Amino acid sequence: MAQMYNPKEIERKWQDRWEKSAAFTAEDNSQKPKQYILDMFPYPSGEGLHVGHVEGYTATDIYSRYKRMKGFNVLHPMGWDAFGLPAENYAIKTSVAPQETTDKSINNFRRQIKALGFSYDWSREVGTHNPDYYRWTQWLFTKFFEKGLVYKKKALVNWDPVDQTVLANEQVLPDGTAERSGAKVEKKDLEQWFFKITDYANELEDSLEQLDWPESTKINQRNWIGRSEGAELEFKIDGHQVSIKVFTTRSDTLFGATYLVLAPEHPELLNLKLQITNWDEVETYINEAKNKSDIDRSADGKEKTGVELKGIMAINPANKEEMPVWVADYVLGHYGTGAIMAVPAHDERDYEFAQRFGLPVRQVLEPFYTQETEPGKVKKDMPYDHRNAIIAVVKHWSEDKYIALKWKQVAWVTFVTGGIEEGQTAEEAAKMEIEQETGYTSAELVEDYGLIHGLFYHVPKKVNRVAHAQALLFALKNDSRQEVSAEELEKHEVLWLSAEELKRQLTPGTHQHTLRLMLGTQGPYIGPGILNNSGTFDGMQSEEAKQKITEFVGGKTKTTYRLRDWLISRQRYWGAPIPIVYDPEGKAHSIPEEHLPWMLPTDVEFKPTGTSPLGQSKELLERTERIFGKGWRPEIDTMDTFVCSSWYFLRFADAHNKKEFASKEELNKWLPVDLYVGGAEHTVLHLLYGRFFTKALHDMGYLAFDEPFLRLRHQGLILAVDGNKMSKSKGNVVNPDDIIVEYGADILRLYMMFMGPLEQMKPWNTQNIAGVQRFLERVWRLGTTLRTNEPKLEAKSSSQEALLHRTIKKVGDDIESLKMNTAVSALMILLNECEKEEVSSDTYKIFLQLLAPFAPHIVHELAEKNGVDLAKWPAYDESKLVAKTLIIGVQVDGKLRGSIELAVDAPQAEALAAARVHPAVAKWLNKGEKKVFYVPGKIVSFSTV
RNA sequence: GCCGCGGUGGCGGAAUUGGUAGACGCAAGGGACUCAAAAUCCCUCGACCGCAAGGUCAUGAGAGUUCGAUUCUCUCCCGCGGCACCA
Repeated sequence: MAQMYNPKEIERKWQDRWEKSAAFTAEDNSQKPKQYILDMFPYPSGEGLHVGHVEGYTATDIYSRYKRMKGFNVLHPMGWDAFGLPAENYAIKTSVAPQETTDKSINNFRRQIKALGFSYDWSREVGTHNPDYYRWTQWLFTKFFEKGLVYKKKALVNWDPVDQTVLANEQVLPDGTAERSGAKVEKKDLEQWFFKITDYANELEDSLEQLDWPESTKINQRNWIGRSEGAELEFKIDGHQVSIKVFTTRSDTLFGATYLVLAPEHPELLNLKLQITNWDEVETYINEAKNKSDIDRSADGKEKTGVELKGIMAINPANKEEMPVWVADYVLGHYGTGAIMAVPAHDERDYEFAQRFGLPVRQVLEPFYTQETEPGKVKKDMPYDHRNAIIAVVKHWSEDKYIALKWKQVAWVTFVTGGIEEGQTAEEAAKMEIEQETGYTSAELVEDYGLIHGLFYHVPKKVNRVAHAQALLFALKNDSRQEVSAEELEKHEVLWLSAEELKRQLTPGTHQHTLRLMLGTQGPYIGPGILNNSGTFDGMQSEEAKQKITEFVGGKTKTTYRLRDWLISRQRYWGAPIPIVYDPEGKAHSIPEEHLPWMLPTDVEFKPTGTSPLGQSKELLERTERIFGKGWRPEIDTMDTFVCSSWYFLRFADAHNKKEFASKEELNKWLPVDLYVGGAEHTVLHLLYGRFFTKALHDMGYLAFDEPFLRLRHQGLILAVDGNKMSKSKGNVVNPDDIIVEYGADILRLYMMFMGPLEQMKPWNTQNIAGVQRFLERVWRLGTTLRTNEPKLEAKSSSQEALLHRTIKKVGDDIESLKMNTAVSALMILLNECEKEEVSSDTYKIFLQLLAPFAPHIVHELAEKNGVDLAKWPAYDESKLVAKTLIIGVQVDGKLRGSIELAVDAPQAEALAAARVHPAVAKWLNKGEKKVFYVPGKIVSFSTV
């Protein structure tokens, strides 16, 4: 009599066994190839494990178990990102020490994770709050300090008034609130410790390319690093020794620079104090700016402000013209040189500012579009991909309809700007003007080029310049016009071609045209173009001009980054103490290795006072004086917890090393991480810092690699049943514990994988659990009754055999690419087939092997009962992947009309013959066949047109 | 505003060197078993027309390329994520 599937019992049994036998310990001495599979370690919050954790951890667990079966030596560790504010805030409320809260949470997390049967190597568990661990965090800090990668400076920093601490730029959201507390971030001028991550800006950008990471994550990092290549140009102040350096990416527009702008923080302002005749006004402005937050300075739709520095003038090095100098807070002090040259004609911000204060606008660029045409073809080397853009709408001359014209259909375009004479139609005016301008009659254009004319009808939005044009002549390359409804007319933009240019380009006998077109918009033109009003540089293209003009004025090319140094000081208690002491003169010294770990003192109150809690510790002060001498003071800030998590993946290689943060040998054996899975919220913070640490340690000679995570994937957010984010306040949180109690770990794991693609955001739906539950129950039933069946040995039909081999291949491939949802569905299909045809025990055994990584408990139990070897992943036979015959569709004119069964390799003649006699097909073929397509194993397609 | 990703049945989602759209599962309807229910098993299940055979439409909307488009190209709409005075 078969027993019922009892997940609770089975799961407890196998979890105990795995625990006792330390079944998943990575092998220290092994000939097998290694595989380091890592989850982002969790912050052990009091709320316990979230289903989002379960999703990611299940995926890596399946991957790890699969890799072990494939013969890899797998390192799959787990640890705790244990420092952080929630435990400290809890301490403030309840006076329970953070240490105690944290350990309790960790125990709960560990219990929950073990209840899911994940195959972690628990012997390598680490917690960042353990002195054994933070001792090495501190040690790394001192090494960075020695290398000059850590420094202290006074800076305007982000201050979180709720959490009472400073924050890194990365921890402030775009709306100016703190990521963690939600408080509005303030500016404070404080002396703080920084990591010099900017030293690595270039490398961090460059090596992104080689990583197998989600493209969006790479782009986020690129944006954050913000590499920008340009030039540094120097502007002399007329009659003084002083000169102002500006950074620009558009030195090609230098001749159009009509004024300079300095940031309010610009140091040169004070040096010019005596020359500036309206200093009072300027000073007031500077002080106002200082008190504004970044958000206020850049508030949406805010009008730009600024004050002219009266009494001084700068000289444009290109044309030696005088230009006024302004101070304005739209220029940022910390980026580039803190000063810009303003080119209002070709920069939106400068344009806006110039309009506001009546400053001159000088246009020095004409936009261009290069189009190389063969008859009917457009090459892909246009600066802008406007080939398919609808550029205008015309009323056709001879037919009464509106036509949308795409750029690729247009050989040239012009507008008639001269107006319409009395008694003249727009059409006639167009013809007249085009004849005057080009020397060709419209009839000749039609004759020579096979073109069609259209009458300009509509003045589209955004186009001011041609708003009063009366008509336009179109020349179409072909006749594939698209009719447009009157409403759609509103939407289109029109490109402008000057009449002279048209004339110049009209060279009969060639199909190469360079068309210079101008967007008929009012604002600045910010794209590349051809220079004018630029002295000897007229006619040159932007790219070339950038370099030439930079040389011409003696500037130098320069690369600038948006990335700023990483502020790591925190005025909080629950973190790793910064291992620095100050001598009586106030000079900072790193704490020598023999005094590490530099213990976090315990004699402190947790009430926030705005200064670091460590400052209250008598013990810390006494310790410092005892070790270093009278008058020495300890640093009382702690480190950002992101420092702790920037190297934990290294520690796992050698988690209990007492002499080093990890031995070189172990590091280079296990690292880099082969697969890293975690939430997308870490796209810049943790992942950038971890890369920075790795590169810095590589350069110091500790690591043989310089990228920590070769392959990265994010798990998608799990939404609540109601489609909202899960949150305690909404009461819609799903607790993994509850699901395990009700269904068991295997069902939860399988359900989470079956929900959908790993990286996608997916809503939780308890109802759907029934599907995987039934599946496992059927697996169980089949497994427990198997012995009572007479196994039918390999009496399988070709199609069933093909299914088995295809499933082996598919499940393996899907695990490799983390498409767990389709792997589960393939397993379901195989099981369905097994049940239908009365399973052979061999097929079922292979099925169990395939299911093992997904639902390890039930499979181990059934494998034990049925004598299945779970140490090996089954192999498939390439030659058996395809059934000998299969059913393919027959189309006539693209519509499916029937299907026929054919041998996979049936020759075309046979396939066509079979298709033609199919009655449903035959009746559509009476018009006669024009063309036939046969793709073996896929389709037969007839065309009658 | 810019960049990136996405939009497929009642629902979660399958399907890409372009080749039978809707795999697998949930829900729903019908049936078998049962005194009854649960569980289990079988059948139906994109929309419309039709007794049926069959046909028409259908992957956010519109167009294009193709014998053939969820897949490639373009325009537009909507959702999500990131960036947003970075010169």
